[in-house]
Amino acid sequence: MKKITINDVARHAGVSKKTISRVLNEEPNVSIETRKKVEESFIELGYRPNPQARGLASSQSYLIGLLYPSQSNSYVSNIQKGALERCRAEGFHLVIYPEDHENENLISQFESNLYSSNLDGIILTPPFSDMTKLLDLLKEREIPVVRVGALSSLDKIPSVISNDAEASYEMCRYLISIGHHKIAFIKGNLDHGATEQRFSGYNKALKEAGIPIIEQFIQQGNFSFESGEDCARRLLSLKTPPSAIFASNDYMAAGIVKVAKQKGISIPHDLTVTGFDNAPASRYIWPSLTTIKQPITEMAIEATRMLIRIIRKKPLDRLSVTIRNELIVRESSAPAKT
Amino acid sequence: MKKITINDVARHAGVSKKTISRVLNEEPNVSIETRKKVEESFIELGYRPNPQARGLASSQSYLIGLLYPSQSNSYVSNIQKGALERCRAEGFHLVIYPEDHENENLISQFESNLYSSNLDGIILTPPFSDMTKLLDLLKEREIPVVRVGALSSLDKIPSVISNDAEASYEMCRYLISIGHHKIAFIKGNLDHGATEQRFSGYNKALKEAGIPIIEQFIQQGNFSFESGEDCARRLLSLKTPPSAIFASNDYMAAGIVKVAKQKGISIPHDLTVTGFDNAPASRYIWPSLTTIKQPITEMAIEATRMLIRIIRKKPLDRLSVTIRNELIVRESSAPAKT
DNA sequence: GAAATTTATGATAGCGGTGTCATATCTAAT
DNA sequence: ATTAGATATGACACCGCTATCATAAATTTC
Repeated sequence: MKKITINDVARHAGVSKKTISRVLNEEPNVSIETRKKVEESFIELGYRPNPQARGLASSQSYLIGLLYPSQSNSYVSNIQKGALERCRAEGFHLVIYPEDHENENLISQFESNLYSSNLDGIILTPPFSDMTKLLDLLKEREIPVVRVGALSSLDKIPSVISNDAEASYEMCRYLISIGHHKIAFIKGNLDHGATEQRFSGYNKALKEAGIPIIEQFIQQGNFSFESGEDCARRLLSLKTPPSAIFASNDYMAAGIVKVAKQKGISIPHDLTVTGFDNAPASRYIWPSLTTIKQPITEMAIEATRMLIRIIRKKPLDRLSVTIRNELIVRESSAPAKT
Repeated sequence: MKKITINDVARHAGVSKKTISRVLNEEPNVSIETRKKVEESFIELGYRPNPQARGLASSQSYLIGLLYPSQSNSYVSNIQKGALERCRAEGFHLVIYPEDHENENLISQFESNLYSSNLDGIILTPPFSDMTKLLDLLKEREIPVVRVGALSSLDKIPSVISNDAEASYEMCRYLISIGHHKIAFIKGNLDHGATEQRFSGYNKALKEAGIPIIEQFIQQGNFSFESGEDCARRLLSLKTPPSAIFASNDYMAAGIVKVAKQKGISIPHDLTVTGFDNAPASRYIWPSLTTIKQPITEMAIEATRMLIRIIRKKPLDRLSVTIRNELIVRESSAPAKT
């Protein structure tokens, strides 16, 4: 099975290389009959254009990079799923770059990676979405970028976000609606954009309901299972413990569930625990967690769609797209005891 | 910042393009002084070779594909981690292909993907590692392949495996050693290679210990949380229920834990439950699971190392490499009640 | 119906490297 | 000293495609 090149097709269809190229790239100014003839030749010969050659001639690579934190989790796999779906549909390939976001040399290392791959565009996930140095680098290189889950909205850089503050607000409204007013909140890392937003929804909901915010009910975690355990120990040993604990991610919530059970506290009978993210573990623990499902895959699809439009130099409808979260009520929440 | 090409470097160093190319590719027959001079020019000019051009001229792409099942989990992210580590170190890029393994058109779809990307090589993960049609396709195309976690050992196709049967054996030995002899086993999907191996370890250990194998103690699951629940319900309603249940993955084990707790059965006091895989969820549930840690990342590193050797046409030390699993004892197992 | 556009097509020169082969220089062997 | 072989380097074609520009044919305009 020898390779079929554009010359073979040209000969077969009785036209010039350039016309083949025009059909390939959907350029205008090809008559309908010619186009048809060429497309038939494609099929008949089983022709596949060589991406290397196209890339060289057009200075494109048909490669899109995905930058994400290396201690990856279900968030990442959903992002990948969405990004790939679009890439595939549009004839691009996805190259993944898990990077340690605390790495001092990130920028320079990533820069050398950029060089060696000629990416057509890059998708940034948190916390990279908010790293200004990185954004500057990409701007300088004129590499198209789309940011996912970014905190700040930067001029001219397109982004896709979810409404975390609102979802957090909604979760608290739900808790209040089933009778809770002693609601604790566990924050995540402060350097993660979502932390602030999720907390703001909590604040808003409580204020609105006229519930005073008790300082001891606000605990600082770091998104890890262990930090959830620590916070739970502190919260559950208060003289007046909360009747509901809202952790800003599911892993911390799982830690709370564990500590509560160890203390013989029944969930949700004695204590309601809720999380955020709808991580796989939220289904696997018992009781399963009431949580917020982020439309991660959908966000990635949208981000990739936007990126490819930019690469193709087509206009974007909007510079920032928001995709809505969804409250999922499972077994870990119940009305407050009266 | 304009692009520096090989011609610029050639002029700067006062040698021909070809000599630059030689230095770039570490070819022999370049004098030490020349090499030094050229390397200095690289740095001074900030030269980066264009991968597209290299690819076109040498019919390489510096791209490695990773094929894995699309309902991805922690297994996949560990595989990615390992594969990437090696790719990066060797100047390759990783392109990911999550595919539905039950898709009828997998082969033809994947084939068209192959065409459009010119991969230098491919890493196959289960259950793709054992799909003969796929292997045939890749063989026909003469694309280097390494299989991870393959069941059958095929001639000439290199593979990296873990000793699942042994690990399963070891787990059972551990259970027996702490006094269990009513040990149930939950199988996974039959089409997944590991299923059989994990079961064989169970068989061997019990036989060796002179424990009769009770048919009802062998349950058929499908690696899902829900199937674990189902199997648990059946097992725990037997007249003489098992004192230990060994599920062949952690998700099923989590399902068992849930059902047991719902029935008021205390783990590990009344029932020991163990899993396989060391999935993240195995740490997040309570009690945390005794399980088998697979050296997944290490397997991927080794697989990628082998693949790159093949691509570079360097000889392989061994055609099949085995990396050992490890038993991790956590909270879900305890001595049998006497 | 002539001039001005628009549309369709091809010839040719790269894109930035590598492969092949020729040539020049150096070392080892006779 | 002479020759054979190894080592170092360069000239140039070529990888498979796209960009530019020229040209021919079809259409519109006045």
